[in-house]
Amino acid sequence: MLDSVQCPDCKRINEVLSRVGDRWSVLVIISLGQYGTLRFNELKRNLGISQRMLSLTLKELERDGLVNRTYHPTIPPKVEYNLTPMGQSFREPVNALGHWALGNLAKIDSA
Amino acid sequence: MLDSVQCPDCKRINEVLSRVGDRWSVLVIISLGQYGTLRFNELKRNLGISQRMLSLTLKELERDGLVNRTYHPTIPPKVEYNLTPMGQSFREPVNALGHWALGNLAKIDSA
DNA sequence: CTGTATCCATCACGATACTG
DNA sequence: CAGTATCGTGATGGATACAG
Repeated sequence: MLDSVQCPDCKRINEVLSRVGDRWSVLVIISLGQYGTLRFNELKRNLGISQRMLSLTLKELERDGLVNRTYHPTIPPKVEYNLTPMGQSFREPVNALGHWALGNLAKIDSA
Repeated sequence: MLDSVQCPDCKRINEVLSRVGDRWSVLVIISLGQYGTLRFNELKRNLGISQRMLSLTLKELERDGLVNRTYHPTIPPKVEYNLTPMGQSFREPVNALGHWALGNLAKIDSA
């Protein structure tokens, strides 16, 4: 039924949101944006996300070209994640949202 | 577990997303932003949303002070929705997202 | 026309256990 | 450490029917 959306702008937003619109994707991107490079368990601790969801989220973000995965075949293994250029560019609109949030969250709560 | 999020910026984004982060809320706001004022069934047709979800979404948006509801007690009844100033201001960051989407959706698909 | 109430299927997600 | 596999459950959301 998402294809039944008429408003053209809505369709576009819609497609993006269905890609990177879920909470965990956004949070992973923000976190990587702030810290640069993080390992699997660092992200896990940082976000309080379950192994399962983090694994799925990272896989999708990597597939979509937003996140870079580097595997070091040491013992124990070490895997590092960071943002691709496209992932970096995504921080812009997200920060815009964050800025709006900062200014309006209080008003929303009082309403 | 959302309170277990460490990264401070993440927490803020998180709160906002939990309010207006679902797909329908965003689409309703975009649609109202573009058309100005719409009636219940106009929104319904526009978005291909179910009655139930539209009703729930609008109620929440109204409660959060993003959308204005005007009831005309005619027969048959007529209810009009439009954005409050805060709702309007929300279009900014959303449009930023839309702009990013426009430029990167193709790249995401190819990746 | 503008909703609300109920039912039901699907699924997102966490918990847990296991592997290289 | 960095995952994958499996299971159980609560939430999500559509379909349908009904109401003011």
